[in-house]
Amino acid sequence: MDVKTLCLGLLTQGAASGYDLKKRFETCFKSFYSAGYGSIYPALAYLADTDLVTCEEISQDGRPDRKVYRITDKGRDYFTEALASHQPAHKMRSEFLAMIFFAEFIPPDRLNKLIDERAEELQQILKELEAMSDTLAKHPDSGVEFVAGFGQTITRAALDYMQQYRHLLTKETSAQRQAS
Amino acid sequence: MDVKTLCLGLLTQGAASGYDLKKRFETCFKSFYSAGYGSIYPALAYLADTDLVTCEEISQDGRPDRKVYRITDKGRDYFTEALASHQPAHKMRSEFLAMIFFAEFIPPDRLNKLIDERAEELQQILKELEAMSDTLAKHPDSGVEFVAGFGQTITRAALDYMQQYRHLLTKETSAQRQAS
DNA sequence: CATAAATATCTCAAATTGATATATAACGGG
DNA sequence: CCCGTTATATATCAATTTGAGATATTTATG
Repeated sequence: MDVKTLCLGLLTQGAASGYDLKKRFETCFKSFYSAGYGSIYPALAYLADTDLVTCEEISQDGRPDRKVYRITDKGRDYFTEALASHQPAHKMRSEFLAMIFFAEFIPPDRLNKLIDERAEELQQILKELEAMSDTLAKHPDSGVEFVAGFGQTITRAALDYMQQYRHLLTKETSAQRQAS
Repeated sequence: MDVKTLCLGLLTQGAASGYDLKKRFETCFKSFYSAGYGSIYPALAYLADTDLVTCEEISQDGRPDRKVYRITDKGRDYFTEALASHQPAHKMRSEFLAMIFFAEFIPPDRLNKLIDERAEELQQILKELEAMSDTLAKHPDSGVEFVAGFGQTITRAALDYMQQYRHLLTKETSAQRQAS
């Protein structure tokens, strides 16, 4: 499931420009899949090349042309087939956890700041996921519902854990006591 | 926190070859940060170039030379400084959740298989994290402890959620009933 | 009235992935 | 004893992705 395929997937929800698609990534996939313009625009160019989407250029005065992409029947087939056959990978890169792993090299103040900042990020994500669940009352969709609930559960678990166990990190070690 | 910096970090735990380092990534950072040879070997070459590590080539009969890397004082300083100043990013790419998001395009059998397989992966990760916690009894380290506990908490939350709410996905929708 | 944010596309160097190539030893099953 | 698999060990490379920046205008906001 590369950015190409997911652009196709998001286009099943309706025609969109690259700019729009970026926003859909941010609202729908926030918390578990990110994509920047650097991958979205080349993806759309490729999809148009291979007739999985069509591109309608709408000229606007002043700004660059707005290019609206629409999924084709071939594209829909391709997407369904991708969902049916692709083996999903799970990749994560948490620099936060990587740094905390080396907590013994980090002064307590800095550790507290790192945790507080990460907690704030998670609170933000939680808020957005809750907003997503609210929207669903009007447009029910089991997949979206499951994913939004999943995100909320995980995020709450992360927040709880951090608050409950942060003291583990800032308790002075014998090494740190000697240094001070 | 790129692979370069984390190689340096792992080398604070003792000298290692690229091959060893890969295994350390897999045991220590499993579940939250992965790195392949394709990034580790270039990283080590760069670190050696900039005197953050030294490289000792140990010739072995038959196999290629084993190159053992050791962190230098300069490297240790660089790493501590990186931990002190770097803003940690959190990136995740869950193709699993991305696919589930589009559950309405996926037949129930396939959905069940996807969930079962993901659950198995999570069980496996959980087992490894628990093994990590056990090891800690002998070599206590607050950072490692926190991270291992964090992973366990999140993983259990994910597994629980999946089992509790998977029925949301495989309940037939009106669209699917019509198709059959 | 200035200035920040939103709209909109695109490029590019750098980092990373994932697969592959190379070569040997060790281990277990048939 | 042979065969396949796993472990040891390094390295390269195309494809993908990131993250930042270039460009240019309109629309809010203070």
